[in-house]
Amino acid sequence: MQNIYQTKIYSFYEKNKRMPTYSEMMKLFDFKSKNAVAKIVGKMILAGIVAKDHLGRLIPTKSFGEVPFLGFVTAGLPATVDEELTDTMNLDDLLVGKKELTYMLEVDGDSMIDAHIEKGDMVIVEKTSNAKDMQIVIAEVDGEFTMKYLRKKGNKMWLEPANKNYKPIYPEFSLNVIAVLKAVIRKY
Amino acid sequence: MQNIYQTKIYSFYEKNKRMPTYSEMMKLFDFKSKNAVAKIVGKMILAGIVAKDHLGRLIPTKSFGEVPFLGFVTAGLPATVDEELTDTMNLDDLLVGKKELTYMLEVDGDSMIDAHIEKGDMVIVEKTSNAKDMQIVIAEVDGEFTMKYLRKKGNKMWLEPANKNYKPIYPEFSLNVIAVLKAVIRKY
DNA sequence: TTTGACAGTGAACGAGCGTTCACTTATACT
DNA sequence: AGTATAAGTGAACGCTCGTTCACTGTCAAA
Repeated sequence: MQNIYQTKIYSFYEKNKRMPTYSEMMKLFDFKSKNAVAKIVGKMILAGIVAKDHLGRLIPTKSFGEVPFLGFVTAGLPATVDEELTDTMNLDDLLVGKKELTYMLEVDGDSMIDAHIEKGDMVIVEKTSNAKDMQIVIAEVDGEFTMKYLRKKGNKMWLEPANKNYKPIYPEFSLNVIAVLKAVIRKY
Repeated sequence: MQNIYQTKIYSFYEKNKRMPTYSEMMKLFDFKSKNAVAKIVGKMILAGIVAKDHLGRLIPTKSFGEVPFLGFVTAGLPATVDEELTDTMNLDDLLVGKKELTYMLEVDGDSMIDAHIEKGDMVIVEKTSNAKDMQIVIAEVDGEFTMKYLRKKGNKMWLEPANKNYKPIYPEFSLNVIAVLKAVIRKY
């Protein structure tokens, strides 16, 4: 199985953030001729494991650096995942829209618990001052930052927590939307 | 500002999964000499925006392709993020431990709602047959797949939902742990 | 107006790239 | 044993790489 080659190339890419050259693969695979590498690479290209540039340089295919997506949890995990048939998802593409406006924050407090956002969760937010009614936003109210539901009615704007123990926040002086919530991440 | 060059290089990297060559940057930046590029790249290296290989090839620095991490939500977002001072997090590194054992599934049903895992959430799981008491697992009970809390007492094993409307599941014939939950992702 | 720094041009260079060809060694089938 | 197929070697080739040098134009400070 040439899968070991794929693994080695992948590790190299993870470490160096670029694909190896033929000479580097030669050392990586413990060959003494670049041609041996060329033949193996040729097969990997046919198998769709890697692809090539217009410069002849190796580039990762889509399924590289991604996580297999197996559908719904009730369907379970197949014994062996035949790589051809499964979808894959790139976490960056999945979670990051406009890269330069995207930030990550850690949630502190339980005011959004009824929206199933707990203390310790990571949130991915996108900087913007435009948000719709009922979107979860990071906002600055009278000088303080907080994450809440944004409420709009006419030209009135206020914030609502997702926790019955807290009350809505009506701004005294100012309410500025800083960012909108795009994703929540919880690690176990 | 040379930030526009950085943006163009970054876009190229996103699209091609490798850094551009000097000739490619020449076209990208609309120069007529590679030397013009070389001088700009030299400055970007000094600024720590990019780095170089032993081959002279460009490689992205750590802060490339990552999301700035700004601490807690109560601290808010600074007006301008000075890139030196903020941590960044790579989503892959953050969420994927053992790559070859990691899979993604979509949650269907509300049996884990009290653990704040909703229908439609994505879960990242790691294939293993070992799990501890109270870990959330994907398991196969009597031929069906499900996600629940794993309970262990002595040599007894059963599953518990995080929803009072459902009852614990005691296996009739078999209970096999397939994978353990590593992370939950919710998109908005 | 002179001067110095800076940004960009254009041509040249050696090095390493991916590719190719002829050849040798191993593996497997008859 | 004999033979075809695959796997690996080693040297050569042309091409593009990143680098370097001398040079031109531009702009601002003196």
